[in-house]
Parts: sequence; structure tokens; C-alpha cells
Amino acid sequence: MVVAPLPVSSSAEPVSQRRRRKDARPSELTAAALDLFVEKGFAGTRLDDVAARAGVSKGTLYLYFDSKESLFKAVIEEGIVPALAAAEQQLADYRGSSTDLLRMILKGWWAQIGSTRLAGVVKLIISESHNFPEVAKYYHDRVIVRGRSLLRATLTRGIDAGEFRAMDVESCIDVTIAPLLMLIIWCHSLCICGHDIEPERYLDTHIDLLLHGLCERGPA
Amino acid sequence: MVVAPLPVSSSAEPVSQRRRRKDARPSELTAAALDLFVEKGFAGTRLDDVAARAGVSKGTLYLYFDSKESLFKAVIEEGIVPALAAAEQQLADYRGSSTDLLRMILKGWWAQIGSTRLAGVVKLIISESHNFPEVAKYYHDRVIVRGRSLLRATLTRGIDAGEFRAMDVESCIDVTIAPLLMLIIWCHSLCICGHDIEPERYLDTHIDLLLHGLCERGPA
Amino acid sequence: MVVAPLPVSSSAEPVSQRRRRKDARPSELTAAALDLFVEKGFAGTRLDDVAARAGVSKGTLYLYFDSKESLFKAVIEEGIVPALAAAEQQLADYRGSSTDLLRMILKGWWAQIGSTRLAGVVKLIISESHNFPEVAKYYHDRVIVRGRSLLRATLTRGIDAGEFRAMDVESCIDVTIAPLLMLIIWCHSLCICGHDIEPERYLDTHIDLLLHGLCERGPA
Amino acid sequence: MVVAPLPVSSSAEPVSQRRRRKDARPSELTAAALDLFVEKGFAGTRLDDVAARAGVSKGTLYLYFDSKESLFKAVIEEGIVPALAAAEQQLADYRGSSTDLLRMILKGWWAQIGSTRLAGVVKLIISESHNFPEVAKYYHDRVIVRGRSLLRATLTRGIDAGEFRAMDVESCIDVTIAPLLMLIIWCHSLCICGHDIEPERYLDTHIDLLLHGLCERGPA
DNA sequence: CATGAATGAGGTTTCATTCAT
DNA sequence: GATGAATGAAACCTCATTCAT
Repeated sequence: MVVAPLPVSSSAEPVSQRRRRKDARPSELTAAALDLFVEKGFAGTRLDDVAARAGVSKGTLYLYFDSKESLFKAVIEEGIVPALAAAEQQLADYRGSSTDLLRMILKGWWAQIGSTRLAGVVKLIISESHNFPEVAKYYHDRVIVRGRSLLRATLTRGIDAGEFRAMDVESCIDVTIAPLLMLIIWCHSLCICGHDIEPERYLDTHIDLLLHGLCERGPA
Repeated sequence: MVVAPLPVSSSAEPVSQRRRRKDARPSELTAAALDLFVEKGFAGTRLDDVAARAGVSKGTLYLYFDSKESLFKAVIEEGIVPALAAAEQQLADYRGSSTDLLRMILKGWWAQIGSTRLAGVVKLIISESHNFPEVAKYYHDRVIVRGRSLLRATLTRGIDAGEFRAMDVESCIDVTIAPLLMLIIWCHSLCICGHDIEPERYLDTHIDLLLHGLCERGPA
Repeated sequence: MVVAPLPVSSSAEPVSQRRRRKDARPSELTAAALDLFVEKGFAGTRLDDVAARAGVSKGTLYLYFDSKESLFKAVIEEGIVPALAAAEQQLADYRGSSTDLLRMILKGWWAQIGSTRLAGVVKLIISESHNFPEVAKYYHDRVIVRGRSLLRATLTRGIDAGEFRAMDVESCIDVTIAPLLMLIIWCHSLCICGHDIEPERYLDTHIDLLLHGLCERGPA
Repeated sequence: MVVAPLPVSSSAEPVSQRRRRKDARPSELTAAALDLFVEKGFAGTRLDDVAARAGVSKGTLYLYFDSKESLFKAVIEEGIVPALAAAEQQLADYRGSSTDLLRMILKGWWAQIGSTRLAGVVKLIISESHNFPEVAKYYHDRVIVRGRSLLRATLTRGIDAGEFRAMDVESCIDVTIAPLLMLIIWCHSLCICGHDIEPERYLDTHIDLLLHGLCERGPA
């Protein structure tokens, strides 16, 4: 029971203040919920706090979402798919070396997702998928499969072109993704405690090691 | 609040059945708690269920632990430190190439931690550290710092010996660890949904890419 | 709090569509409320549902009624009194045997009240009077007293004329009324479950037994 | 999820105070609930009040009943069936005139049910069956069907023996029962408001009218 | 007049914690 | 030492009521 995730009311006619507010509410609420779910986990988040952070009363939440669980699902759904679709489009007609393409994907991922509030969604999925199998399935089908396809195409292309060594592509995909996801987790959970990570340096090292590792004698 | 981390009752004198049972209780309880904390998260786990899984009454939990939170801390404390100490000892007097040492560390980590129930502790820390800063601090000081030292020493040794390229060691450590931690998370949270990971293959690829990436012309 | 019990707008002057609508509103609302109060009880009825059934917004209810309770009272008040007044008038100048009069009252009650939506009001009083003593008092004074008077007069007349046996009139009244009220309750509450009642047959049997019971050797 | 409706612990061995209390709890709770359900209706009854009346905390209710609804069902189930079974047994081997039998049934009903707290259960069914179809079905099958059978047998026996007129038995049953049920309703709901009923007189009149009505020339 | 978004008190339900047995 | 019945604070959720539009 989610309404109009994106209030695209670019018509010329004047919309009432009230209507504009109502259109904006769902994403105000999911934004507040995202922050708290990421911070406290699903079970640890109180709807009181979500409402307070969004600046509304507890009851208002229930005008837009049937239950805590449906709010959770809306948070996930609203977050990722649009971003991924954009990424796919952007890379579809890339011309250039696979090395550059791979570098561009990883950097782009950081710019578009990893460093934004969308990263919280990723954290959420990782933490809560055990308790929400349906959400995990949804996310798997809509995001993971497509994200892996992107990398698979890139790696395969590089191997076919002789840029990369012949390797087990499927596990290469996983090993490529893993440091990205851990970066999110570190930023969201563990930065607090002592050891700070500098994302740019971390990513550069990951890319450097990866491309060196993929190429027979290091990347061009 | 009593916590007997390891029921080392290897004394020769005969202990009564009841006494042995009492000594074993704490770790029976933390074992049950670990499973459920990993599966449902801290807030999502009910002490009823912990007690039921351990085969005792709910009240008994409070004979051994002051509160849900102290049970959580005991789960963490009991789990990791002994394992890490063993690993440090094992590697202290290693003689051989840094390449082999690094390979051995990663494989050993999987054998001693990643594939065992200790992995659940890691998952827990990752999921819940936000809500338990003290636990995160404790874990950081006792585990993360020492684990990173191990890798730092290995990488530095390899660079000094000319086996590895000169690189930014600190971020290399993180990038090396990340796939290990993600492997745990995948096994504990996401395996359910569709994409199965084969740990051995995944680790081999990680090691292969890493060593290729670290060496100027690939590992020997 | 406005209550227009009967929208008697039979004036000759033309009223605007809007005005006619406004006059009709209160009874549209009480009609919707009656249905739901009967079906779910007072506490179990949501004003949302009342408004939806009447085809107006929830706020509109509050233009006509101060509160849920005042809506309830209006439902009761609007329902019964007019019908009873009509019945009294109709029977005032009856000439004929008491047997026929009694038969006519019971049949008439079914035709005018028992089989109509007014029956719901009776059901309501029965179910909710405990929670609304004032409403019960009001109903008692306006309806019960007068209804019993009607029967008392009829029975007394029959006894005085030698048509009926001399009996305890007050309890005869109650025993006469009881099957009528239970008929309403059965139709409104219990018909659902299995045992169907055929009101005409039921009434005929009631009248037959009653008149046989009242007369020394059965009715003429 | 009801436990041991009747704590038949007449064994000689001493039971702990605590155990005895636990056995008694369910019926203490249903007794309290019955009172309030009858008085306020299902939706109008707060579990706080039920708990308070039973002298326990709100949480304790949930040790014995899964939900408000299951408490309601327990109230119904616990109440009637035993009483009816007793009545059936009592009448099974009756020898005597049908007139006396019928009189005995009606008087007995008042003594065993109508004048006891079981009457509240009847009131409840009447008020709430609309909202709880399953409960209504259960009650219909277990109570109504059997109660009607009792009367059917009696009436048929009387007609066959020539004591009663040949009549439509099914509707006679309903008309016989109706004043009993209304008596309960009056005692439980409407006595408050003015018109008091005297049950004994009311019943005598009902029986008098009924037997007179059934017999060709009045009962013997 | 009419709307329906917003409110918040109050209901049902859960669960960490206590304590008499 | 062990139990599990009892507690009550706090969570989720509902809905009568209000008020800006």
C-alpha cells in the first residue's frame, strides 16, 4: 500500500499545498524509516521514532503504510531499483577497454550508491534478509541478478578480448562485489569503533589489486 | 554474573554429574543464544526461545546472566578470543615465503573460523555493533587490531622481501579481509535466496586474484 | 447537533437540488449507521464505515452529529416513535372482538415494524441498552410503556368481555411480546447459523397458541 | 488453548498451593470475562478490566489465552455444554405425562440455566453471534440443535399420545423457547430501565398459556 | 458545505525480568 | 540450583475526533 513514490506533478495547473504535502509524505516517511532501520535494525526500530523523525504523529504512518512490515518493504523497493536501472542504461552503450569499463563501474557504484543514502538499503538487506525471505527474494531478483549480469558481461568481454586472464567468472563476480558491500557495512556499522576507513583509498586499492589480478602482467 | 568461557575441567579428580552439568551450563546457553542472535538479530530474539533451545527454563538464564545484554556480551566474548590466540601462536614462528604464508592465513581462517560456528559471532558483530558500542570497542581491541596486525606483518614482510609490489598496506589489509567477512555474511544471511556460493571456489578465486594482484608478474 | 427525524419537505415551493440533499443527509446517515450498529454493535462499528456506506466523508458526519454517541441516539430516536404513534392511532377506534384485535395487533406489528428496517432499532436497544442507560430510559418511556398499554387495554377488554380467561395481565403482556422480539433477534443475528425461521409460520403458531391459551375453550 | 476447566484434583496427595492456583486460573479468568462481555459486549470490554476483575495483571491473561477472541471462545465453550448434557441425561428416562414433562423442562431450564450465571453465555451468543460466525456455528451444533431435540421429542410424544393438539412442531419449539430467551435478555439488559420482571410469575404465565394453548380443552 | 489528512489517547499484545516455591 | 507463573513497561496498531483547505 504505497503511494506515488515520486511526485511527478510537473503539470502547469496549481496543486494545493495540501496535495503536494500528501504526495511527498510517503518518501518523507521511508527516508526517516531508512535511517532508523539501518541504525537500529528492523526489530529495534520503534515506529514512534520513525514518526518523530519524519515530524508526524504515529497514526499518520498508518495512513500510508499498513504495518511496520509494509513500511520496511516500501523502504527497500523505493530505494534501489531506480538507481540500478539508471546504471544499466549508462553502461549499455559503453565503448572502450574492459579495464576502463570495470574501473568505471566500480567508481560509478561508489558515486551513485555506495556513498549515498541508498547504501543504507544495502546494509538493511544484508542485516534483515533472514527475517524477511520475501523481501530477500524480491531484492535478489530485481537487484542482485541484474548487478551480477553487468559484471559478468564486463568480465566475459575482457576475457574474450584477451585483456583478462581466463578465470572462473562467477566467483570473480562475487570477489569483486564483496569489498564494495563490506565498505558499506564498515561505513554504516563499524566506523564508530576506532578503525576508520578512507573510502577513496580503499576503492583505489581494491581496483588496483583487482585489475592487476585479472591481467596477465598488470593493467595497461 | 558468572561466565565460564571455556569449561576446562580436565582435572583428574572425578566430578559429580551435577557439577559437570553446572559447569557446562553457561556455554550451553551462549551456544543456543548465538544461534538465535545470528538468525533473528538481538532485538528479534526472545529469551523464551533461547531457554527452550538450551533445554532449560527461562528463569535459569538469569542464574547465569544478569540481562539479555550481558548474555549477548558473553556470546561475543566467549567466541572469538581463544580462536584468535591460537592462530597467532600458530603463525608466530612460520618460515617460508610470504605468498605461502598469506595463502595459509586465508585458508586457515576459513578452516578455524569462517566455516565454524564462530562465524556467527562475526556476523553478530557486523549486524549489532551499532547498538552496542562497548561490545564493538571490545571486539575491535581484542580481535580486529590483532587480526590486522597479523596481515600487516605478512604484507610488510612480503614487500620488504620484494615478493609483493609496494602498496598502501593499510587499505590492502581491508581489501584482503573484506571478501572473507562477506563470505560469512553470504553464508549466514543470503544463501537462502537463490544465489548459492561455493566457499572453496570463492576463496580460491580470492586468493588467486589477490596474489596475482600483489605480485608484479603473478605469484610464483 | 441537528437531527431532522423525518425529512418532510412536502412543501409546494421548489427547493434546490442541493437543499433537498442537505435535508436528506441526516436520515441517510442514520440509515447507514443503523445497519452497521445492528450488524457489529455500537463499539464494533467504525465511523469510517458509516461514512463510507452513506457515501460521504468522515468529516461530514460531524457536521450533523456531535459524536458517535449522539449519532447512536439519533438512530434510536428517529426510528421508533413515529411508527408507534401511527399504530396507536390506527387501533384507537377499533370495533370488533378482542380476539381479532389481538390478532391484528400482532400481525400489524410484523408488517409495520418487525419486517422492516425498524426492527434493527429494536435489536439495537436490546443489545446496547446496558451501555446507554439514558437511551434505554428514553426508549422505555416513549415506546415500551405505550406499547404495553396497547396490549394491556386489549387483554383487559377481552377479559372483561369474557372472551379471555382471567389471568395475570402484566405477565401476559410480557409473554405475548417476547416471541415478537425474539423473532427480530433471530432474523438479525442467528439466521446465519443453520436454523432458519419462517416468520409467517412462526407468527401464526404464536397467535394460535396464544389465543388458544387465553380462551377457555379455544378462540372462536 | 484452554486448560482444565474443572480442577478435579480430589486425589489424596497434596498439591502445591501454586499448582492449585494455576489450575483454577482459567475459570477465574473466564468468569471475570463472562461478566464483562455480558455487560459491555465483546468490543466494549477491555482486557485491562477483565484482568483487574480477576485480580491479575493484564499479561497473565496471555499465559492462558492466545488473544481476546480465544478468551471469548473459551467463555462460551466452558459455559454451556456441561449444563446441557446434564439436562439431557436427567430427562432421558422420564416417565409421566407430556404435560408434566414440558412443565418440568421449562422450570428446570430456569433453575439450571436461566437463573444462573450461565444465562450470561446465552445473552452473549445472542449479542455477538453476528461478529463470530464460527462461535455461532459451534453453539448451534452443540447447544441449539440438542435443546430443540429435547423439546421436539416432548411435543411429538404429547401429540402422539393425544395430550396435545396436532400442530406445526418446529414453530412450536421456537415459540416455546422464545420467552425463555427473552427472559434472560430482560434480566440482563433491560431490567435496569424501569419495568421489572418477576421471573417466577412470568414463567408461570408462559407455562399456563402454552399448555392451555397446546391442549384441546386446557391441560388436565 | 464538504473534505480527508492528521492527530493522539487508548486498545491489544509481547516479552524481559522477578520471585515464591 | 531450578522452575515457571506472574508482572508491567513498552511495543504495535486503531479509530473517534479535529481542522485547514
